[in-house]
Amino acid sequence: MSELAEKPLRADARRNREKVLAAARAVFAEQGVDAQMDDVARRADVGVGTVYRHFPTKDALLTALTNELFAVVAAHARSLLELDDPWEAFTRSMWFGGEKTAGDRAFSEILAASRPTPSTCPGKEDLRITVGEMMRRCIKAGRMRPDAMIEDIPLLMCGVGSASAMEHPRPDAWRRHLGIVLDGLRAEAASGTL
Amino acid sequence: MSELAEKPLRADARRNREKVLAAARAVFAEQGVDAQMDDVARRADVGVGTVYRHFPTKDALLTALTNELFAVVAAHARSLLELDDPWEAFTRSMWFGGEKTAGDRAFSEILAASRPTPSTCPGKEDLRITVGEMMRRCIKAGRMRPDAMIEDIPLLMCGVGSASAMEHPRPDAWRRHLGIVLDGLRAEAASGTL
Amino acid sequence: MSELAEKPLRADARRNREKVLAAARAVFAEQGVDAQMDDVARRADVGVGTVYRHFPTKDALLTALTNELFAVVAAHARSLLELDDPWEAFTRSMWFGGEKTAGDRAFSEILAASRPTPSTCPGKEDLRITVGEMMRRCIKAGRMRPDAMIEDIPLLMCGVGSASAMEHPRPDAWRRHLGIVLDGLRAEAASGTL
Amino acid sequence: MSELAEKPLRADARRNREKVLAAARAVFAEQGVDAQMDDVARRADVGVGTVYRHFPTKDALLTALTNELFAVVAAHARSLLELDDPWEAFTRSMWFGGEKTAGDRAFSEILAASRPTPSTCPGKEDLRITVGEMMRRCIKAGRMRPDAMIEDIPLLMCGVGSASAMEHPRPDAWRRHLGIVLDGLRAEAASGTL
DNA sequence: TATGAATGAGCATTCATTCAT
DNA sequence: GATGAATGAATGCTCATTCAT
Repeated sequence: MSELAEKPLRADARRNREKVLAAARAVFAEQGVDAQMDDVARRADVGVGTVYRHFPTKDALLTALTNELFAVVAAHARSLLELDDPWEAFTRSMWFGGEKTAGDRAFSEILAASRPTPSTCPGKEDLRITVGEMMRRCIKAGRMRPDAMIEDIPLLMCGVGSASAMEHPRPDAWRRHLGIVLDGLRAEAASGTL
Repeated sequence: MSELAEKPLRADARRNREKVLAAARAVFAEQGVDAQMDDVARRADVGVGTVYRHFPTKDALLTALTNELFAVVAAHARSLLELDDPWEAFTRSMWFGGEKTAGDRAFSEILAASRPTPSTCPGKEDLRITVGEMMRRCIKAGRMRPDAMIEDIPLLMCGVGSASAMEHPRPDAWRRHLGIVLDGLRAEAASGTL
Repeated sequence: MSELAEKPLRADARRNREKVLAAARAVFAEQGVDAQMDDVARRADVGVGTVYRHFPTKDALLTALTNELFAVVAAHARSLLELDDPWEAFTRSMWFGGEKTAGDRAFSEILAASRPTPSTCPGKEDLRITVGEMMRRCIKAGRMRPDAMIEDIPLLMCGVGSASAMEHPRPDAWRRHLGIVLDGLRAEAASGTL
Repeated sequence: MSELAEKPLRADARRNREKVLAAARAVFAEQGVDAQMDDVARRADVGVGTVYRHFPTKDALLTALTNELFAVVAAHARSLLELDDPWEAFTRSMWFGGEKTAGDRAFSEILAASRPTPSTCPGKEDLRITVGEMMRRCIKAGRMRPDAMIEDIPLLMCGVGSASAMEHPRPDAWRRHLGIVLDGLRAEAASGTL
């Protein structure tokens, strides 16, 4: 509930942490997970050592970034849970997620590869629960195909992530993709059982 | 039918080439494009030099693998072009493609990243043309939403590629994904214009 | 006098840079241009990474070494330009150059191979100009054969470079070589036109 | 006197040996000692295996080439030993050697590096003896500076070898070089003792 | 505490040499 | 004997991480 053992962190340290995070966000979004730590440091205008002071490994930094993104999307979704129309809540959550995901190369790569999926990601778990609830309501309301599962969502989002890396005549390729996918999830769309 | 100018290649060389390709297929499918050439060699039970004799660079090997996969899928699709039912042809092509794609990490990564897409890949171009034609027929026949584009397909397949890398309660997660996507492409599914 | 835009470089970094340069000088002088970067690092008692931090490629390191040598010789020659006796100036420049060149395998190899001669070497150009001027003065003063050209000098120095690599009863073989060559350049020596 | 234990070698084998030698001569002359055995084989239009059948190692092939060149020059020199004018004999030997050396990158590199000089090279020894005798006669006749030594000759020839690799306004740079050097060896040229 | 220089395991690629066909 | 495919040690270079200043 409160920042338990989280040491306060001096003002300048916190500022540096933010600079690093912002830089990392930009660099990894542009270049993908293979971007170098040195590039992050350069972008943040700090030494690599500072990056490592705040994030012990490249992986930790990437995880922080991922967590953050999930948390933002999860928070947004949670706020939509109050809407009366479950389908509206679900789709708006998805569109918001798409907006955040599109064009973030690193996030897309991580999303597409989430191998052992260290569920140590609170935001992801939160999002999973929230969107899962939305889907349940949608299905109950007959707005979503009953065989849809929360686990299908990450797969559906993969295309969104890759969209910006691809050649596509339309600049907002990901919106087309998400549109098709959402239509495929409607109750009326089901042509059979998955 | 006959490989025109392609020098015959000694029997043992061809065998080794196949061993290398098979090993590469397995290794890259499992570990993604970051797998090492040494691993490919080890898996093929040959020296690295042999791998390099057949494929001048890692990139060339990956390209060969990719081309091959596209070629197989394209050939299959082309044979389905004769079906009377265009939707049947289209969906069967997609299912076949999914079958070949699912679980191939490297292919998925390449698919998802196809940055400048060097159209130097004949199979890909072929597939693009063939499936494009199928889509045109589907739309004409009122079976597919008229706003669908061939460029949407790669995005839709991204999820298929990543499926096996993900945690999913169902082992055939990619089939669920493809099912949803195909339903979203039906003419009846369109809830608006993309 | 002051290195204009050259960032100051931390004290330890400069020290290491010098260690690397010194080690490289020694290693390449001994083993020629085929010496390994690892050997340079080992000799400098640093990691390879450090060598690469200061010199992005092996070629850059070799170039730095070569530039440096040319610069030293050029500077020396330039200071001799003030001498009244042009032949004295010329020969002393040559002897100094020989002193620096003799026994440096890598330098000799580079000297002997200077294929496309990227004149991107300021010291070399400087030396060329300075010695060229000396030769002009020598010829004008009737001390050097009038058909001598500055372009002949590198050829004449090739033997100096290789001398130490050769078996020769006299340890200072290169001095004998240079002595003969300089005598051949005297005005009185010309037995005909080149 | 006769080819002692040298097995006769089948006609086609001998022909192949010659093809290999000719190809090696061309390839190494052009590209230097770093040329690849595969290139030699390709140029000779045989498999690498054939190259290795005739010459067990790259080094052996290079040695054969070098021996051959030395032998040719030595034979020519020996024939000139009969001339009455020793200086004429000496200089003509040198010019002939220059002619053979100029433009042969590999030979030049070997000449310039002859590190441990495996005197296992009969032609070289022969040349050494022959030219040494010529020099002795020249000195006795007062035509050559008395402090010249046979060991000085290889050094003097280094420049000839490198000449063609260099940028020089005159295409026959090596002739200029040799001219200067020979003038430096004349008795009259000696400005002091080496 | 911040900095950025140093580290070195890791990896793609080359090429002399061997050996099965 | 000839062939050229196979071998694998060797080598230049990268980049996540550590640590002296």
